[in-house]
Amino acid sequence: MGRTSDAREKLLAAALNLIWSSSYGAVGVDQICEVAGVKKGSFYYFFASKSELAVAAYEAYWQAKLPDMEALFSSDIPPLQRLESFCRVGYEAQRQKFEEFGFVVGCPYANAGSELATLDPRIRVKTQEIMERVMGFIESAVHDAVQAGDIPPLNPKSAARQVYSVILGDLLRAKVENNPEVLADLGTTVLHLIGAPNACVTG
Amino acid sequence: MGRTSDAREKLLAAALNLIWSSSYGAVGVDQICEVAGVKKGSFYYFFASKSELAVAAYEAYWQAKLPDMEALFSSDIPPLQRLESFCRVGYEAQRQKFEEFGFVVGCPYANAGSELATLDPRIRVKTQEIMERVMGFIESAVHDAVQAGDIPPLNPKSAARQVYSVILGDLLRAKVENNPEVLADLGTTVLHLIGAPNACVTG
DNA sequence: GGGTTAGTTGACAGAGTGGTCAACAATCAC
DNA sequence: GTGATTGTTGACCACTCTGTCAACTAACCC
Repeated sequence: MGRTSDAREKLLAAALNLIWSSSYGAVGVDQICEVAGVKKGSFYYFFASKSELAVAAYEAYWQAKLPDMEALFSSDIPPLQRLESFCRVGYEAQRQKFEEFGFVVGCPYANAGSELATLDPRIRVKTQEIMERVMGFIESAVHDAVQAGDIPPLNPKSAARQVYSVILGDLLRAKVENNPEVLADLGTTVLHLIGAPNACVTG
Repeated sequence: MGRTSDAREKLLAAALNLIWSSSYGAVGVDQICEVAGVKKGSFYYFFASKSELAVAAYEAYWQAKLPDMEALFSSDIPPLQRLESFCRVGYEAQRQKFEEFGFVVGCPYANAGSELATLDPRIRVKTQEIMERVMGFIESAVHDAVQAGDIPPLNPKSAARQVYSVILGDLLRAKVENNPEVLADLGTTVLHLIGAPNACVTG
Protein backbone atom coordinates (compact mmCIF):
# COMPACT_ATOMS: atom_id res chain seq x y z
CA MET A 1 0.00 0.00 0.00
CA GLY A 2 2.24 2.77 -1.23
CA ARG A 3 5.79 3.43 -0.15
CA THR A 4 7.02 3.31 3.42
CA SER A 5 9.02 5.86 5.38
CA ASP A 6 10.80 6.49 8.64
CA ALA A 7 10.53 10.26 8.22
CA ARG A 8 7.90 10.48 10.93
CA GLU A 9 10.13 8.81 13.51
CA LYS A 10 13.11 10.92 12.46
CA LEU A 11 11.06 14.07 12.88
CA LEU A 12 9.87 12.99 16.34
CA ALA A 13 13.41 12.30 17.48
CA ALA A 14 14.86 15.48 16.02
CA ALA A 15 12.09 17.62 17.50
CA LEU A 16 12.46 16.14 20.96
CA ASN A 17 16.22 16.57 21.06
CA LEU A 18 16.24 20.07 19.63
CA ILE A 19 13.42 21.37 21.80
CA TRP A 20 14.83 19.65 24.86
CA SER A 21 18.23 21.24 24.51
CA SER A 22 16.90 24.70 23.69
CA SER A 23 13.19 25.54 23.74
CA TYR A 24 10.01 25.11 21.75
CA GLY A 25 9.91 28.73 20.69
CA ALA A 26 13.54 28.86 19.66
CA VAL A 27 13.39 25.79 17.43
CA GLY A 28 12.00 26.24 13.95
CA VAL A 29 10.32 23.77 11.66
CA ASP A 30 13.12 24.27 9.15
CA GLN A 31 15.70 23.33 11.76
CA ILE A 32 13.81 20.21 12.82
CA CYS A 33 13.54 19.17 9.18
CA GLU A 34 17.22 19.74 8.57
CA VAL A 35 18.31 17.64 11.55
CA ALA A 36 15.83 14.92 10.65
CA GLY A 37 16.98 14.96 7.02
CA VAL A 38 13.41 15.50 5.89
CA LYS A 39 11.98 18.18 3.66
CA LYS A 40 9.37 20.56 4.98
CA GLY A 41 6.74 19.25 2.61
CA SER A 42 7.07 15.86 4.27
CA PHE A 43 6.85 17.43 7.69
CA TYR A 44 3.40 18.77 6.90
CA TYR A 45 2.45 15.48 5.33
CA PHE A 46 2.89 13.78 8.71
CA PHE A 47 2.00 16.59 11.12
CA ALA A 48 -0.59 19.33 10.88
CA SER A 49 1.53 21.79 12.83
CA LYS A 50 4.65 22.25 14.88
CA SER A 51 2.52 22.03 18.01
CA GLU A 52 1.08 18.68 16.98
CA LEU A 53 4.57 17.37 16.31
CA ALA A 54 5.64 18.41 19.79
CA VAL A 55 2.72 16.61 21.40
CA ALA A 56 3.50 13.47 19.40
CA ALA A 57 7.20 13.76 20.21
CA TYR A 58 6.60 13.88 23.96
CA GLU A 59 4.24 10.92 23.83
CA ALA A 60 6.67 8.95 21.68
CA TYR A 61 9.54 9.71 24.05
CA TRP A 62 7.48 8.59 27.01
CA GLN A 63 6.55 5.37 25.24
CA ALA A 64 10.19 4.76 24.40
CA LYS A 65 11.22 5.23 28.01
CA LEU A 66 8.32 3.32 29.51
CA PRO A 67 10.18 -0.02 29.66
CA ASP A 68 12.97 1.65 31.63
CA MET A 69 10.44 3.11 34.03
CA GLU A 70 8.77 -0.25 34.49
CA ALA A 71 12.11 -1.85 35.21
CA LEU A 72 13.09 0.90 37.67
CA PHE A 73 9.78 0.63 39.49
CA SER A 74 9.45 -3.13 39.28
CA SER A 75 7.76 -4.65 42.32
CA ASP A 76 10.72 -7.04 42.51
CA ILE A 77 12.78 -4.17 43.83
CA PRO A 78 12.47 -2.86 47.40
CA PRO A 79 10.27 0.25 47.22
CA LEU A 80 12.73 2.74 48.69
CA GLN A 81 15.43 1.44 46.39
CA ARG A 82 13.13 2.12 43.42
CA LEU A 83 12.90 5.77 44.40
CA GLU A 84 16.60 6.08 44.99
CA SER A 85 17.42 4.43 41.66
CA PHE A 86 15.00 6.70 39.86
CA CYS A 87 16.71 9.75 41.32
CA ARG A 88 20.14 8.40 40.52
CA VAL A 89 19.20 7.61 36.94
CA GLY A 90 17.86 11.13 36.52
CA TYR A 91 21.05 12.57 37.99
CA GLU A 92 23.20 10.51 35.68
CA ALA A 93 21.10 11.41 32.66
CA GLN A 94 21.60 15.09 33.40
CA ARG A 95 25.31 14.59 33.85
CA GLN A 96 25.47 12.84 30.49
CA LYS A 97 23.56 15.61 28.74
CA PHE A 98 25.81 18.11 30.44
CA GLU A 99 28.86 16.38 29.01
CA GLU A 100 27.21 16.28 25.60
CA PHE A 101 25.92 19.83 25.32
CA GLY A 102 27.73 21.76 28.03
CA PHE A 103 24.36 22.48 29.59
CA VAL A 104 22.03 20.98 32.12
CA VAL A 105 18.96 20.53 29.96
CA GLY A 106 16.45 19.58 32.64
CA CYS A 107 13.34 17.48 32.14
CA PRO A 108 11.77 17.70 28.67
CA TYR A 109 8.23 17.55 30.03
CA ALA A 110 8.89 20.14 32.71
CA ASN A 111 10.52 22.45 30.19
CA ALA A 112 7.57 22.15 27.86
CA GLY A 113 5.04 22.67 30.64
CA SER A 114 6.85 25.69 31.96
CA GLU A 115 7.20 27.34 28.57
CA LEU A 116 3.88 26.42 27.04
CA ALA A 117 1.25 25.73 29.70
CA THR A 118 -0.32 29.15 29.18
CA LEU A 119 0.18 29.17 25.41
CA ASP A 120 -0.67 25.77 24.01
CA PRO A 121 -3.47 23.80 25.66
CA ARG A 122 -2.62 20.53 23.96
CA ILE A 123 0.98 20.60 25.02
CA ARG A 124 -0.04 21.56 28.53
CA VAL A 125 -2.42 18.61 28.76
CA LYS A 126 0.14 16.23 27.30
CA THR A 127 2.79 17.24 29.82
CA GLN A 128 0.19 16.97 32.56
CA GLU A 129 -0.68 13.45 31.43
CA ILE A 130 2.92 12.34 31.40
CA MET A 131 3.67 13.90 34.76
CA GLU A 132 0.71 12.06 36.22
CA ARG A 133 2.11 8.79 34.89
CA VAL A 134 5.44 9.53 36.55
CA MET A 135 3.69 10.37 39.80
CA GLY A 136 1.80 7.10 39.49
CA PHE A 137 5.06 5.19 39.53
CA ILE A 138 6.29 7.17 42.51
CA GLU A 139 3.00 6.64 44.28
CA SER A 140 3.21 2.89 43.86
CA ALA A 141 6.67 2.88 45.39
CA VAL A 142 5.53 5.01 48.32
CA HIS A 143 2.50 2.79 48.79
CA ASP A 144 4.63 -0.34 48.84
CA ALA A 145 7.10 1.26 51.23
CA VAL A 146 4.27 1.98 53.66
CA GLN A 147 2.95 -1.55 53.30
CA ALA A 148 6.40 -2.95 53.94
CA GLY A 149 6.74 -0.82 57.04
CA ASP A 150 9.79 0.96 55.61
CA ILE A 151 8.28 4.37 56.33
CA PRO A 152 5.54 5.71 58.60
CA PRO A 153 1.99 5.52 57.29
CA LEU A 154 1.08 8.43 55.03
CA ASN A 155 -1.09 9.26 52.06
CA PRO A 156 0.82 7.79 49.08
CA LYS A 157 -0.82 10.09 46.57
CA SER A 158 -0.03 13.40 48.24
CA ALA A 159 3.41 12.13 49.29
CA ALA A 160 4.15 11.18 45.69
CA ARG A 161 3.19 14.66 44.56
CA GLN A 162 5.54 16.20 47.09
CA VAL A 163 8.32 13.88 46.02
CA TYR A 164 7.78 14.79 42.40
CA SER A 165 7.79 18.48 43.26
CA VAL A 166 11.19 18.15 44.91
CA ILE A 167 12.51 16.34 41.86
CA LEU A 168 11.13 18.97 39.47
CA GLY A 169 12.46 21.77 41.62
CA ASP A 170 15.91 20.26 41.87
CA LEU A 171 15.99 19.69 38.11
CA LEU A 172 15.12 23.33 37.56
CA ARG A 173 17.73 24.54 40.03
CA ALA A 174 20.31 22.34 38.33
CA LYS A 175 19.39 23.86 35.00
CA VAL A 176 19.45 27.43 36.26
CA GLU A 177 22.79 26.90 37.99
CA ASN A 178 23.95 24.82 35.02
CA ASN A 179 25.34 22.35 37.51
CA PRO A 180 24.24 18.72 37.48
CA GLU A 181 25.73 18.17 40.93
CA VAL A 182 22.67 19.90 42.36
CA LEU A 183 21.04 16.52 41.80
CA ALA A 184 23.69 14.45 43.54
CA ASP A 185 21.77 14.13 46.82
CA LEU A 186 18.30 14.02 45.33
CA GLY A 187 17.66 10.44 46.41
CA THR A 188 18.53 11.24 50.01
CA THR A 189 16.27 14.27 49.98
CA VAL A 190 13.37 12.25 48.60
CA LEU A 191 13.77 9.49 51.14
CA HIS A 192 13.91 12.00 53.95
CA LEU A 193 10.78 13.69 52.67
CA ILE A 194 8.75 10.51 53.00
CA GLY A 195 10.13 9.79 56.43
CA ALA A 196 12.60 7.05 55.64
CA PRO A 197 15.19 6.54 58.38
CA ASN A 198 18.89 7.11 57.66
CA ALA A 199 17.92 10.04 55.49
CA CYS A 200 18.94 13.36 56.92
CA VAL A 201 18.16 16.85 55.62
CA THR A 202 21.61 18.07 56.63
CA GLY A 203 23.41 17.30 53.38
CA MET B 1 19.96 68.06 30.54
CA GLY B 2 17.58 67.11 27.74
CA ARG B 3 14.07 65.83 28.14
CA THR B 4 12.98 63.19 30.62
CA SER B 5 10.99 60.01 30.06
CA ASP B 6 9.28 57.13 31.79
CA ALA B 7 9.48 54.98 28.68
CA ARG B 8 12.15 52.81 30.22
CA GLU B 9 10.01 51.92 33.23
CA LYS B 10 6.98 51.33 31.05
CA LEU B 11 8.98 48.96 28.88
CA LEU B 12 10.26 47.07 31.91
CA ALA B 13 6.77 46.61 33.29
CA ALA B 14 5.23 45.63 29.97
CA ALA B 15 7.98 43.14 29.25
CA LEU B 16 7.73 41.48 32.63
CA ASN B 17 3.97 41.08 32.49
CA LEU B 18 3.86 39.88 28.90
CA ILE B 19 6.70 37.41 29.26
CA TRP B 20 5.41 36.19 32.60
CA SER B 21 1.96 35.37 31.27
CA SER B 22 3.23 33.77 28.08
CA SER B 23 6.92 33.20 27.37
CA TYR B 24 10.06 35.01 26.29
CA GLY B 25 10.07 33.47 22.86
CA ALA B 26 6.41 34.12 22.21
CA VAL B 27 6.55 37.83 23.06
CA GLY B 28 7.86 40.18 20.41
CA VAL B 29 9.50 43.55 20.73
CA ASP B 30 6.63 45.10 18.80
CA GLN B 31 4.14 43.72 21.29
CA ILE B 32 6.09 44.97 24.28
CA CYS B 33 6.29 48.40 22.69
CA GLU B 34 2.59 48.47 21.96
CA VAL B 35 1.61 47.57 25.53
CA ALA B 36 4.13 50.06 26.91
CA GLY B 37 2.90 52.77 24.55
CA VAL B 38 6.42 53.30 23.28
CA LYS B 39 7.75 53.25 19.75
CA LYS B 40 10.34 50.70 18.74
CA GLY B 41 12.96 53.34 18.10
CA SER B 42 12.71 54.33 21.75
CA PHE B 43 12.98 50.70 22.79
CA TYR B 44 16.38 50.44 21.16
CA TYR B 45 17.36 53.77 22.58
CA PHE B 46 17.03 52.35 26.10
CA PHE B 47 17.92 48.70 25.52
CA ALA B 48 20.44 47.11 23.23
CA SER B 49 18.33 44.00 22.71
CA LYS B 50 15.26 42.12 23.82
CA SER B 51 17.49 39.93 25.96
CA GLU B 52 18.96 42.91 27.77
CA LEU B 53 15.49 44.26 28.43
CA ALA B 54 14.48 40.95 29.96
CA VAL B 55 17.47 40.92 32.29
CA ALA B 56 16.69 44.48 33.38
CA ALA B 57 13.01 43.64 33.80
CA TYR B 58 13.71 40.73 36.13
CA GLU B 59 16.11 42.78 38.22
CA ALA B 60 13.64 45.68 38.38
CA TYR B 61 10.83 43.36 39.44
CA TRP B 62 12.97 41.88 42.16
CA GLN B 63 13.91 45.33 43.43
CA ALA B 64 10.25 46.31 43.42
CA LYS B 65 9.30 43.24 45.44
CA LEU B 66 12.25 43.40 47.80
CA PRO B 67 10.44 45.44 50.49
CA ASP B 68 7.68 42.82 50.56
CA MET B 69 10.27 40.08 50.95
CA GLU B 70 11.99 41.95 53.76
CA ALA B 71 8.68 42.41 55.53
CA LEU B 72 7.74 38.74 55.08
CA PHE B 73 11.10 37.57 56.39
CA SER B 74 11.47 40.19 59.10
CA SER B 75 13.24 38.89 62.18
CA ASP B 76 10.34 40.27 64.22
CA ILE B 77 8.27 37.38 62.94
CA PRO B 78 8.67 33.83 64.29
CA PRO B 79 10.82 31.97 61.75
CA LEU B 80 8.38 29.19 60.89
CA GLN B 81 5.65 31.75 60.44
CA ARG B 82 7.84 33.58 57.93
CA LEU B 83 8.05 30.48 55.80
CA GLU B 84 4.36 29.77 56.04
CA SER B 85 3.47 33.35 55.14
CA PHE B 86 5.83 33.28 52.18
CA CYS B 87 4.12 30.15 50.88
CA ARG B 88 0.67 31.58 51.47
CA VAL B 89 1.53 34.83 49.70
CA GLY B 90 2.81 32.85 46.73
CA TYR B 91 -0.34 30.78 46.68
CA GLU B 92 -2.55 33.85 46.79
CA ALA B 93 -0.54 35.58 44.09
CA GLN B 94 -1.05 32.60 41.79
CA ARG B 95 -4.75 32.55 42.56
CA GLN B 96 -4.99 36.22 41.71
CA LYS B 97 -3.15 35.79 38.42
CA PHE B 98 -5.38 32.82 37.69
CA GLU B 99 -8.46 35.00 38.16
CA GLU B 100 -6.91 37.66 35.98
CA PHE B 101 -5.66 35.58 33.06
CA GLY B 102 -7.42 32.25 33.42
CA PHE B 103 -4.03 30.63 33.78
CA VAL B 104 -1.61 29.73 36.51
CA VAL B 105 1.41 31.70 35.36
CA GLY B 106 4.01 30.32 37.74
CA CYS B 107 7.13 32.10 38.93
CA PRO B 108 8.60 34.61 36.48
CA TYR B 109 12.18 33.72 37.36
CA ALA B 110 11.55 30.00 37.18
CA ASN B 111 9.83 30.37 33.83
CA ALA B 112 12.73 32.37 32.46
CA GLY B 113 15.30 29.96 33.81
CA SER B 114 13.50 26.96 32.44
CA GLU B 115 13.03 28.44 28.98
CA LEU B 116 16.32 30.24 28.57
CA ALA B 117 19.03 28.72 30.76
CA THR B 118 20.55 26.90 27.80
CA LEU B 119 19.94 29.72 25.33
CA ASP B 120 20.80 33.03 26.97
CA PRO B 121 23.68 33.07 29.46
CA ARG B 122 22.81 36.49 30.85
CA ILE B 123 19.23 35.60 31.59
CA ARG B 124 20.35 32.32 33.13
CA VAL B 125 22.77 34.11 35.43
CA LYS B 126 20.20 36.75 36.36
CA THR B 127 17.61 34.15 37.33
CA GLN B 128 20.28 32.27 39.23
CA GLU B 129 21.17 35.44 41.14
CA ILE B 130 17.59 36.14 42.06
CA MET B 131 16.91 32.56 43.09
CA GLU B 132 19.92 32.69 45.35
CA ARG B 133 18.54 35.82 47.00
CA VAL B 134 15.24 34.04 47.62
CA MET B 135 17.08 31.05 49.05
CA GLY B 136 19.00 33.44 51.28
CA PHE B 137 15.76 34.62 52.85
CA ILE B 138 14.58 31.04 53.31
CA GLU B 139 17.93 30.10 54.77
CA SER B 140 17.76 32.86 57.36
CA ALA B 141 14.34 31.67 58.46
CA VAL B 142 15.54 28.08 58.73
CA HIS B 143 18.60 29.19 60.64
CA ASP B 144 16.51 31.18 63.11
CA ALA B 145 14.09 28.29 63.50
CA VAL B 146 16.95 26.02 64.46
CA GLN B 147 18.31 28.60 66.89
CA ALA B 148 14.89 29.00 68.45
CA GLY B 149 14.60 25.25 68.85
CA ASP B 150 11.51 25.13 66.66
CA ILE B 151 13.01 22.39 64.52
CA PRO B 152 15.79 19.82 64.90
CA PRO B 153 19.30 20.98 64.09
CA LEU B 154 20.11 20.82 60.39
CA ASN B 155 22.18 22.55 57.77
CA PRO B 156 20.23 25.74 56.98
CA LYS B 157 21.78 26.16 53.56
CA SER B 158 20.98 22.73 52.18
CA ALA B 159 17.59 22.71 53.91
CA ALA B 160 16.77 26.06 52.29
CA ARG B 161 17.65 24.65 48.90
CA GLN B 162 15.36 21.72 49.45
CA VAL B 163 12.58 24.00 50.58
CA TYR B 164 13.00 26.15 47.52
CA SER B 165 12.96 23.09 45.28
CA VAL B 166 9.62 22.02 46.69
CA ILE B 167 8.25 25.50 46.11
CA LEU B 168 9.52 25.59 42.53
CA GLY B 169 8.22 22.11 41.86
CA ASP B 170 4.78 22.88 43.26
CA LEU B 171 4.62 26.09 41.24
CA LEU B 172 5.43 24.16 38.10
CA ARG B 173 2.88 21.47 38.86
CA ALA B 174 0.26 24.15 39.49
CA LYS B 175 1.08 25.69 36.14
CA VAL B 176 1.02 22.40 34.26
CA GLU B 177 -2.27 21.41 35.88
CA ASN B 178 -3.48 24.99 35.55
CA ASN B 179 -4.77 24.71 39.08
CA PRO B 180 -3.63 27.12 41.79
CA GLU B 181 -5.01 24.82 44.49
CA VAL B 182 -1.95 22.65 44.03
CA LEU B 183 -0.28 25.31 46.18
CA ALA B 184 -2.86 25.31 48.96
CA ASP B 185 -0.84 23.06 51.27
CA LEU B 186 2.59 24.30 50.30
CA GLY B 187 3.27 25.82 53.70
CA THR B 188 2.51 22.57 55.46
CA THR B 189 4.73 20.64 53.07
CA VAL B 190 7.59 23.04 53.63
CA LEU B 191 7.32 22.92 57.40
CA HIS B 192 7.22 19.15 57.33
CA LEU B 193 10.30 19.06 55.13
CA ILE B 194 12.37 20.88 57.72
CA GLY B 195 11.07 18.75 60.53
CA ALA B 196 8.61 21.12 62.16
CA PRO B 197 6.13 19.33 64.41
CA ASN B 198 2.39 19.42 63.61
CA ALA B 199 3.25 19.21 59.95
CA CYS B 200 2.24 15.92 58.38
CA VAL B 201 2.96 14.65 54.89
CA THR B 202 -0.49 13.09 54.67
CA GLY B 203 -2.33 16.02 53.18
C1' DG C 1 17.95 83.72 22.46
C1' DG C 2 21.71 79.71 21.39
C1' DG C 3 23.69 75.28 22.36
C1' DT C 4 23.65 70.87 24.17
C1' DT C 5 21.81 66.83 25.70
C1' DA C 6 18.11 63.38 26.00
C1' DG C 7 14.49 61.29 24.00
C1' DT C 8 11.10 60.31 19.94
C1' DT C 9 9.61 58.82 15.62
C1' DG C 10 8.42 56.05 11.54
C1' DA C 11 10.09 54.08 7.72
C1' DC C 12 13.13 50.45 6.53
C1' DA C 13 16.07 46.25 6.11
C1' DG C 14 17.17 41.39 5.94
C1' DA C 15 16.41 37.29 7.60
C1' DG C 16 13.33 33.94 9.35
C1' DT C 17 8.55 32.20 10.48
C1' DG C 18 4.84 28.51 10.04
C1' DG C 19 2.39 26.70 6.54
C1' DT C 20 0.71 25.46 1.42
C1' DC C 21 0.57 23.18 -2.87
C1' DA C 22 0.80 20.85 -7.22
C1' DA C 23 3.72 17.94 -9.50
C1' DC C 24 6.43 13.88 -8.92
C1' DA C 25 8.28 9.12 -7.35
C1' DA C 26 8.20 4.82 -5.09
C1' DT C 27 5.76 0.91 -3.58
C1' DC C 28 2.02 -2.30 -3.22
C1' DA C 29 -2.21 -5.31 -5.01
C1' DC C 30 -3.92 -7.23 -8.80
C1' DG D 1 1.87 -4.39 -16.92
C1' DT D 2 -1.99 -0.98 -14.59
C1' DG D 3 -3.91 1.68 -10.98
C1' DA D 4 -4.34 3.10 -6.43
C1' DT D 5 -1.95 4.57 -2.47
C1' DT D 6 1.67 6.56 0.15
C1' DG D 7 5.31 9.50 0.57
C1' DT D 8 8.67 13.29 -1.44
C1' DT D 9 10.04 17.55 -3.16
C1' DG D 10 11.09 22.49 -3.68
C1' DA D 11 9.21 26.54 -4.85
C1' DC D 12 6.31 29.78 -2.80
C1' DC D 13 3.15 32.78 0.27
C1' DA D 14 2.11 36.10 3.67
C1' DC D 15 3.80 37.40 7.76
C1' DT D 16 6.57 38.38 11.64
C1' DC D 17 10.96 38.79 13.71
C1' DT D 18 14.87 41.68 15.76
C1' DG D 19 17.35 45.44 14.92
C1' DT D 20 18.79 50.17 12.38
C1' DC D 21 18.94 54.92 11.26
C1' DA D 22 18.63 59.70 10.16
C1' DA D 23 15.63 63.31 10.93
C1' DC D 24 13.10 65.49 14.44
C1' DT D 25 11.62 67.50 19.08
C1' DA D 26 11.50 68.67 23.87
C1' DA D 27 13.83 70.16 27.91
C1' DC D 28 17.44 72.08 30.33
C1' DC D 29 21.85 75.47 31.07
C1' DC D 30 23.89 79.61 29.97
